[in-house]
Amino acid sequence: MERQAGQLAGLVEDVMHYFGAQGMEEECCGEKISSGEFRALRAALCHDVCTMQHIAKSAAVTKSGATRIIARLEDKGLAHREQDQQDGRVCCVTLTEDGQSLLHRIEDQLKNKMLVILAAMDPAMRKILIISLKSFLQTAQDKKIINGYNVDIVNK
Amino acid sequence: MERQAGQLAGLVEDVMHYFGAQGMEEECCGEKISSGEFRALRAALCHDVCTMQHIAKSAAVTKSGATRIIARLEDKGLAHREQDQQDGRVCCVTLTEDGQSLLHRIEDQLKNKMLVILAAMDPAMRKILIISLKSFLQTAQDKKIINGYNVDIVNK
DNA sequence: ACATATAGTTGATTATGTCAACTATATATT
DNA sequence: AATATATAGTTGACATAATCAACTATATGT
Repeated sequence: MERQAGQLAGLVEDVMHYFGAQGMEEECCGEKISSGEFRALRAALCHDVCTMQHIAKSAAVTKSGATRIIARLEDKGLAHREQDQQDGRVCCVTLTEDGQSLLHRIEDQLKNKMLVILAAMDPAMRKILIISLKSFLQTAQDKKIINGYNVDIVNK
Repeated sequence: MERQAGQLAGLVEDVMHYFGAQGMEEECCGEKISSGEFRALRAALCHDVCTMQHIAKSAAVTKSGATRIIARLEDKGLAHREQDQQDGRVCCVTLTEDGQSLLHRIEDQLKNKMLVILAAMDPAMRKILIISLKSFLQTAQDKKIINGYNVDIVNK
């Protein structure tokens, strides 16, 4: 299993390499948003009620970083911020129409990229790829929670 | 397959989320190098003869960005730059002892993280995860070359 | 020998994030 | 009810890392 871990680490690095630094960024760039902004958009769409804390965690920035990101998205007309009804301290982030359609456009690009790759793969391989990746991510998520990784993000 | 592509796109985004934005960066930080510098280190180790162009492409920055990155790595004593023998214009980047051991330390951290996750997975699932991921990346790489994606990076 | 292409560097600037101090709201304690 | 404390988010000053455009230096085609 030691060897498997080494292999997997390399594979994950490669995934980040192909679809992270080079892939994603280039896809996004046509749309003129940064990767932090992209992650924030994604977070705002995923979470039903999306606070600044959620943004900060999803984009892996401090809460002040989250403030800047959302401020930029608001300037670009992609997101919107309003005070929570229940708790006046928290601030709910929602996407505008433009924000939603932009996010979908970017995600479609990634999806199309996947489609090209999947089409060149064996059908059985496609199936186990998705099953095993799902299982992997599920386990990773569980482990993170178990390890108490999901601490609140504060200023250091 | 359309649906599979959508699922896969989401899964890949999640991988980048867990091991990219939040995971990797935090691992690196203890070692005080940026993610661009990390990618440059990796590129320098992978490529047998690593030019600034390779660095730029691997780190997804412009060539001037690559210059800055390598300058920083040289200052930190992690990399070394010298003129190519065959072509005086090109500049070969190599890692110092320190650079190599740092890169290995970081990669070990990722490996250990994988070990924790793998340990919690079913052995059969572990196996197909690695097999299918390998196949996926291999196909992705082939497709990129076919699509002529590996263009030279210039200043826009 | 001269024009053009390619590899890399540099000065000025921009983009994105951090830190620490702050405001505002909520919750607990007496 | 008054006060202390915790929590959510914002802001000013600053750091870092990247870009762009202009540059130097070497190589290649005619």
